Amino acid sequence: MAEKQYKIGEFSRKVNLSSFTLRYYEDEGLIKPRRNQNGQRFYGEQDVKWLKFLLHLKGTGMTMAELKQYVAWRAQGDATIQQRIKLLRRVKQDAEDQIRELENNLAIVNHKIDWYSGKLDETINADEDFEQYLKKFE
Amino acid sequence: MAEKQYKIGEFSRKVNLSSFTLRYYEDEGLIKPRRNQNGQRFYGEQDVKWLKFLLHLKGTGMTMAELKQYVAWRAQGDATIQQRIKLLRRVKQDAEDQIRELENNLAIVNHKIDWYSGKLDETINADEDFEQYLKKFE
DNA sequence: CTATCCCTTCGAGTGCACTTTAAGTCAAAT
DNA sequence: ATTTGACTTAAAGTGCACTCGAAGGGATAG
Repeated sequence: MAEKQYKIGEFSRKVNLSSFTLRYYEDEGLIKPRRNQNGQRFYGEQDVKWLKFLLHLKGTGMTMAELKQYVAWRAQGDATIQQRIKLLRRVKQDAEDQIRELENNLAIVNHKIDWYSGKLDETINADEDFEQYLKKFE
Repeated sequence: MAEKQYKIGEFSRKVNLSSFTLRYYEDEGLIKPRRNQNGQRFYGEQDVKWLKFLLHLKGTGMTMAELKQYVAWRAQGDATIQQRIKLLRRVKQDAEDQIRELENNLAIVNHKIDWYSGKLDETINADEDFEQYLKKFE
């Protein structure tokens, strides 16, 4: 039993990207679906996995240019593994920084919500401003 | 002793935004510096705090439109606190989702780095693909 | 005095990652 | 048979958040 093949429409629903975007990614060299005798694209399970991996990379903030670089290195074989590791380490660092910053920003938002809540139920003095309130947590 | 006042150039260095951006934010209604008798903008410590708070909100992913809405509500006084809380809760939720997604993506990147490293030092079988490798962590 | 900064309006330009259109042909599903 | 979906190329459009430029004039620091 051969593996499931998807045409672009079905595949686009599966990976939650428009057909436009899939063709765009293909133009950019990120994916290479097979074609049938009529030139229609067919995607298999490998393409699903590969695309999902790309989307994970993308989701860390990697740009198109970096993804293309990564793909180019991959196509060159094992000789470029060091470069790929180096790029991924940068991506890792970057993602960690983003997480830290988000957590930082989130903490402020949480304090602000608490402060507003306190104002509403009057457990916070009407005169105490957010700055003063924040000092309690330093 | 009066508090320190900044002209736009000094302020822009302090908050790490260009003068262009500061004027743009002002046009959008996000900040309202005082002016001296010649029309030059002066920013004080309050402006530093307010802008930093805005940047925290911004850093969670809030758009300009949302920031403007928030500022508009703030200008309307305490009657809009409920709306502001509601917006901030959405922002909070959003930031939490972003963090989770980043962590998720990061985990994949980390596995990939480990897998490449394993390939390089030959602790991973040359034939074992990333998919198989990942299964070990399920 | 002179270099540097700041002011205004406002429209145009930038960068990124899509997103859509056009025009015409061909394939596949019901 | 008919609707729906797929194919091509090349170019233009979108949305967001800036970012910059022109033109002309006033302010301030060294």
